[in-house]
Amino acid sequence: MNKKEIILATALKLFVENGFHGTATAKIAQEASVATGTLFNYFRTKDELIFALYHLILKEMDDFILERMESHSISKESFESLFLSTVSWSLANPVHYHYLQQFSHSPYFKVALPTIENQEEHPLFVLIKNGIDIVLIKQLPVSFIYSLFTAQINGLHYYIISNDLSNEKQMELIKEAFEMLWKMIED
Amino acid sequence: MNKKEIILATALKLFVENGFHGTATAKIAQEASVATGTLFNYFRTKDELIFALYHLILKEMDDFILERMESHSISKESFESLFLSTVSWSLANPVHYHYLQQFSHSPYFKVALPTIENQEEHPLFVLIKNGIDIVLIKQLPVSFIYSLFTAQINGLHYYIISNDLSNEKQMELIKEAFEMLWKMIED
DNA sequence: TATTTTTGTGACTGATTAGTCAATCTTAAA
DNA sequence: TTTAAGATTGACTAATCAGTCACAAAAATA
Repeated sequence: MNKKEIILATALKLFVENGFHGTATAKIAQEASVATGTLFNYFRTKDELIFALYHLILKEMDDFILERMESHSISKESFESLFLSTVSWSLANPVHYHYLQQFSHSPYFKVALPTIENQEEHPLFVLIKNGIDIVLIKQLPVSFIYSLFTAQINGLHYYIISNDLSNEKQMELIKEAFEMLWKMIED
Repeated sequence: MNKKEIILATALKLFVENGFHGTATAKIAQEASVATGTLFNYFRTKDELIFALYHLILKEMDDFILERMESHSISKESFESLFLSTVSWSLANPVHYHYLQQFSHSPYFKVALPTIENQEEHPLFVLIKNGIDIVLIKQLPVSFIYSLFTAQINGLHYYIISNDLSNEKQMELIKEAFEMLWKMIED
């Protein structure tokens, strides 16, 4: 890890622990074992660091999901695979996932909106669009189904991290949650 | 509205607009047309104001939902009525609803957890528990169904406020969303 | 090796903040 | 009207913070 990555990782941890404004830049630098000046060499302002971290994590998540999308067919199995990848990532990276939530419920979000890559290019969004076109999915607005799909992942994630279950129980529940979601959105 | 209520209403608006730490107590006092000292007469610290606002809004929402729960039967209609009340409240009070989200994704939340009234006493939680007992609802953990139910409301709320629909379209969608949710959780 | 470029440093500053408190105003009881 | 209790005020303070900058170290180039 180079200094920039160390700063990002430290900032992530502290922002989730203490909030954006509850975390001083000097504190990030100290925990990352660099000078405050170094932090400002890599990020012109604290806000730039906050936004960079958001976009970095979004990209990490999307890359993980894209990597695991073997099939490009439009089928229940594709949806399930995408669902499983996303939940797996969220559970393997709970702090990252929490940061995304924290950011998107903060006032920074509306500022970031214009720079966020078009939702319409997201793999899940495209898959849903195609699913609706071939009448596999209910004939409703794509972004509505998209909202419910991601909401289901949020609900499932929140339940699992709030209750410590065995790995088998966890996997069963994830599969069950997908079947429920599918019953909800299939045509 | 007395001074305390004006302070709370002003704080709500500013916290949602600028975040907790992005809002100075002096700014709240100024916009509420009171002296900074007055704010601290009603709330010992800024944090106390933040927590008080959270609990106040939670209570307002719960009161609204309880008022509109005419039937006490355990039926699909009861679930629908509860679903509709909650969504109606969230759409009628988007800033309040946003504050709840912002708070519960902030570091304040874990501090507040012990003082939050037991989730198990929430009307929705009780209804789900009873629904599972009489095998109207899938035989799964109550708090799991609860998580998915509230997540569905989040997803629906988010979609509606992001897309301005006519009142009829809105109502249609809410009804549709409930039917989908029901298909998902019914036994 | 000598020179230039890049990277890193941390003491410093001007601005901002939460919270205080002695003085003033308002209200209502005596 | 007088008095007392409570409510309100806003100038003030000690602390904290984001961001700067002159300098130094390290790395790359000649």
